[in-house]
Amino acid sequence: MAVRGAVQAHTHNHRACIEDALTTARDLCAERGVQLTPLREKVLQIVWKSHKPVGAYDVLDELSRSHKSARPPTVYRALDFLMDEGLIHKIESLNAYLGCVEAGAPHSGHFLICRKCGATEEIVDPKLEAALDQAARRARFRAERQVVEISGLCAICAG
Amino acid sequence: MAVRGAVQAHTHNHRACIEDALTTARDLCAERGVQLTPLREKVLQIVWKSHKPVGAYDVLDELSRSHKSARPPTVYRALDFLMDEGLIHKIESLNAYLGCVEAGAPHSGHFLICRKCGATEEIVDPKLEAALDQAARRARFRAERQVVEISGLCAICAG
DNA sequence: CGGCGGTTGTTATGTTGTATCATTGCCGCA
DNA sequence: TGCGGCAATGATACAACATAACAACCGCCG
Repeated sequence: MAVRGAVQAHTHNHRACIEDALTTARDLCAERGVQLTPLREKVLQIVWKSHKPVGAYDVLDELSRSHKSARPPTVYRALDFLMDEGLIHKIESLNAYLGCVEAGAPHSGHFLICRKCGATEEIVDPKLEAALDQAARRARFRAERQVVEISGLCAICAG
Repeated sequence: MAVRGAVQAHTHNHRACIEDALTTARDLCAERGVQLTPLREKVLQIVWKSHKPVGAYDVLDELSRSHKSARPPTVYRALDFLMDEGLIHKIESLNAYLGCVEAGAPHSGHFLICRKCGATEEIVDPKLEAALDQAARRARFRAERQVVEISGLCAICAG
């Protein structure tokens, strides 16, 4: 299952969901020869605690429980590492971070963000990818990164 | 001409470009019965000084020359007004603001942002709109706002 | 040992954005 | 003419998000 989001977030076994993410992360980092240290893993776990984007200072608050010396740079360095490895995404319109459901496949994420419940779904849509690529190509623009964040109401909150 | 962007920004008559934007803004505000005060107009003019997104504190610096009492809330209130009226957009990935080339037609902007020269083009692409709408509809998501920001190299900077 | 690279600790500061209350200016209206 | 209300602006303080810069630690390898 590639996509987990608003609907599933209300019903699925989230403990297993986090475990999957951590296992995938450990495997990927091992393959790549980069260090998923306990600190970084803890930050990844915190980001994955829900399917809602979480702010860096919320991560810091949570991290501080187990890690008294944590400071803003501690968190931002871990977040930067996790983004470099494609394990999390930054949601620009919220200044917040979200676990990536497609870790391992380098990509810009595309998101549906519910403004009411906060649940955020990462969508993978080849037609959308194609439309974005084509829009850039038409302007002879060499695209490197896409920020696509659609806000509104999720299926549940819209009733 | 609806779209002005990276390529045009290097060659066009920008003075006329700003004048167009200000005239359009004055007309729209008059129609709507809202006040484009001198302060708000000045902020709009500052945002339009280039086709690059400009930060709120850069606006503040510039505004301060003519308006010594300007403070952050002064600027943010003007920017909020201009966004409410659809005269500027916020570029979320840069925390910066850009004049809207389609003022009057309510819309979320879609942008191509050159990471080298900073020139940012607002694109209007029905196919992209459709792909975004369809992606949301497929998830039964009620979209209200779209943030679409493609970063990379513009035609000129890519050579 | 000794130096190197990568990670984390530590302090301070920079950047972006809001909350809150006071003041001003205009307009309708008694 | 004075008063009350509303929109805009002034002014102070602070909250939220992010980074700079340097020190300390640690495993590894020559």
